[in-house]
This record gives sequence, C-alpha cells and structure tokens, in this order.
Amino acid sequence: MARKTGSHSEITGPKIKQAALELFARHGFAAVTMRQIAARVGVQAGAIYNYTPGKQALLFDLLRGHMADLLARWAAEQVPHDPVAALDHFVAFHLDFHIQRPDLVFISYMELRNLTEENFKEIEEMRRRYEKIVYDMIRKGVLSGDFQVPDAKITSFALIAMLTGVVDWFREDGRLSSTELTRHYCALARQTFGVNAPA
Amino acid sequence: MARKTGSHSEITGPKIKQAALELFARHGFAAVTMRQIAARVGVQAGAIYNYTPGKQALLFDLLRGHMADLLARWAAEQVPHDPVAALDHFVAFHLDFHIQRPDLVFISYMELRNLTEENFKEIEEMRRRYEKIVYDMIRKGVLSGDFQVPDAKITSFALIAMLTGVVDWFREDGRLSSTELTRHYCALARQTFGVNAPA
DNA sequence: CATTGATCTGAACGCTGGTTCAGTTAATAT
DNA sequence: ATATTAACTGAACCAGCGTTCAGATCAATG
Repeated sequence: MARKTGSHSEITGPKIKQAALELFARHGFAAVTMRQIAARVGVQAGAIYNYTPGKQALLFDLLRGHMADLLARWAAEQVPHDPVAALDHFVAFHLDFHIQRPDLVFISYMELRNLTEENFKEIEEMRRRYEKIVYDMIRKGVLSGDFQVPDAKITSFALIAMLTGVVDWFREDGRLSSTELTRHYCALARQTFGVNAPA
Repeated sequence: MARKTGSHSEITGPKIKQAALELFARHGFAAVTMRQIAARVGVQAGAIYNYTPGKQALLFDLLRGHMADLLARWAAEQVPHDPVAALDHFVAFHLDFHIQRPDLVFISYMELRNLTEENFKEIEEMRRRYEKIVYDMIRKGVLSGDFQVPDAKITSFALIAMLTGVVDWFREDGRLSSTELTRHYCALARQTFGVNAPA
C-alpha cells in the first residue's frame, strides 16, 4: 500500500458536504451544479464522485444526517416529568438545536421535493417521529390538566411552526441573544398552551 | 386587422400562468421546464414567449400578484377597533386567504431565492408591509393592556409562522372544516397573546 | 529507489435547458 | 375572394448539466 487511506479524503469528504450544504441552502438544490460545489472545495467536478454516488445522495445524506441527529439528541435528553417543565425543556432544546443549524433546517424544509420518492419516505418517517414526540408531550399535559388547548394536533403543528420559523429571522448578532430568545419563547409557548401559574 | 386581439390569448395567457403556478408549486421553479408548462397548456414552448418575457417573469408575476392581492384585500377589510376583536378578525382573514391559495403561498415562501435581486427586493418590501400590519396590531393591544406578550416583534413572527404553517397540512376534506380551523386558531391566538376573558 | 494505489485532473459523452425565429395557420375585415 | 395579422409551430442554437473514465500525480511503503 501507499498513501494511507484517506490522507486527503478525510479533508475533502467533509469539505464537499459542507460546500454542498451552503450552496443548497443559498441557491436551492436544483440550481446548484456539481462544478460549483467542486470549485468551492478547490477540486474538479469528477473528484466529487470519489465521495458520493451523485448529487441526489449528497442531498439525501445531509437531510438524513440532520434528522438522525435531531432524534438522537432528543433521545439523549433528560425530560422532566412535569408537563410544564417538559414544555420549557422542549422549547429550549428545539430552539437551541435549530438556530445552530440554520442551513440544514432550511434545506430540510425546502428540498424535500427534490428527493427521490424512496428517499423522501425515509425522511418523512423521521419527521413524523419528531412530530409525534411533540404531540405526545401535549397530550400528557392536556390529560394532566396542565395544558388547555383547543386541539392537541393543531397545537403541535402550531408549536413546531412557530419555533422553527425562528431560523428565518434570528441572527446571533441581532437584537436578542439566544438566551433571551429562549426565555421569550418559553413564556409564549406557556401562554399558547393555556398554562396559568409558572412552575 | 384580422382576428380580434386575444381571441385565443385571453385563454392561453391565463392557462400559462395557472400551469406555471401548479408546476412550480409541485416541482420547484428550477426543476420545471418551459416545455413542461407548454405541454400542460397544449402548446409549443415558443408560444409562451407571446405572453411573458421569460421564465423569471413568470415567477415574479405570480409572486407580485399574490402579495398585491393580499395587501389589497386586507386594506379593504373593516377592522374592529377592539384589539381582541381585531386579532380574531386578522386570524380569520389570514387563514381564509391562505388556505384558498396553497400553491401561491407555497411558492411565495419557497421560490424567493430564485428571483433576481431586483425582483426579490420588491417582493420583500411587500412582505415587510404585511408584517408591519401584524406588528402594529399587536402593539396596540399591548398598549391598551388587552395583550400580554413577552416581545411584540417575536410574537408577530410567531403568529404569522403558526398561521401560515397551516397550508403545509390543512386539506379541505380533512378532519377539520375551515370554520373549525378558524375557531381553534382564534382561541389559540388569544391564549398566545395572553387574552383573559373572551370578548 | 521503484512500486503502489488513493486521489485527482481534464476532457469527453449524451442530454436537456431557455430562448429565438422564420414560416405556417386560421379567423376576421374589407 | 383576398388581405391582414394574431397566434402558434417546429426546428434550431448554444450553453450548461450530471456523470464517466483513462491517465497523471504523488505520499507512503518495502
């Protein structure tokens, strides 16, 4: 053998993923060319195919990795039993996770339809698992009497939408710090859920 | 002269816009070809250029028309003076307008980055005007003491996000009628805004 | 130093894109 | 009947696409 496996590949591989991520987020999957990705890495287009079977796989890996990361991190969280504390915990977790990955969040929503049917189903399944977590959390709070919401399903969608929408405008160097952001959204979510007294 | 101006064009023109709208919404602007649009209208690709300067103009006209429609319709609304009634009114208006135009709502969010910089600015400006309407409504309610929210700006974004997110899942033939939907969201919005007694 | 094989280049392939335009068609006006 | 012209066709143009691959490169090995 000569040249240890991955002497450059350990650099080029991740650089390709990163370049693809940034370009997909900025211009959209369909509008980005393999040559643009290659140029950003400092390589010719053909070299990309040493690291991925094609453009579709590049997108799919990004989305699957993102969703897997989201689910794994939530699974590792210690969620309080008290429904109101659990809500606070979820709001903080979701905001923190998402504002740290604006590009991934963006393409995970925008580029779903550029996945093949097969790949789409896999991502959709992961997304549903996450939505179910929220739904179950709300149901528990409703049953315990801590939450008062018009409809648990609607409320789960509304919560996710209002939280995830944050990445559209939040900037680290903006008016609000991420700590203040979380505090405000915890308060807002409690109101939305009809929580009366602070826990 | 022969053949009255627009004997067919009054049919073909709108059909092109409609076909472009549906295809852009389903597959994304970048993934749709002029030939696909033409095929759906029952015409050759070249014929489209009798009605629009190009693909970019097709997208821009759809987005500008949508935003202009939104602003014009809101301007025509008789908004109650009472902040809580005004909130209900806005929620009903926004939901009604958006669930009637899921495709336009979808592309107005998804395809912004496929606009030229110039065109983007024009749409962005209209969007800001709409967001200001919501912000001003919230400020009034906060000042009158009817609303209690952690931050008016955040709350305006949160409200728009949670309402607009509805088009992602709402279906006319689903579990909820649009009337029930509106009722639930009015209740949810009131809670979110910290409104105590029903008006 | 010669060998090896992971890594990358550069050119090519077949295809499809938006757009253009000379020419055809057909409905109306005279 | 003939002239007029809006509406459309069909073919072409060129640029660019994703992908492939034979060969160049070169750091580590023996």
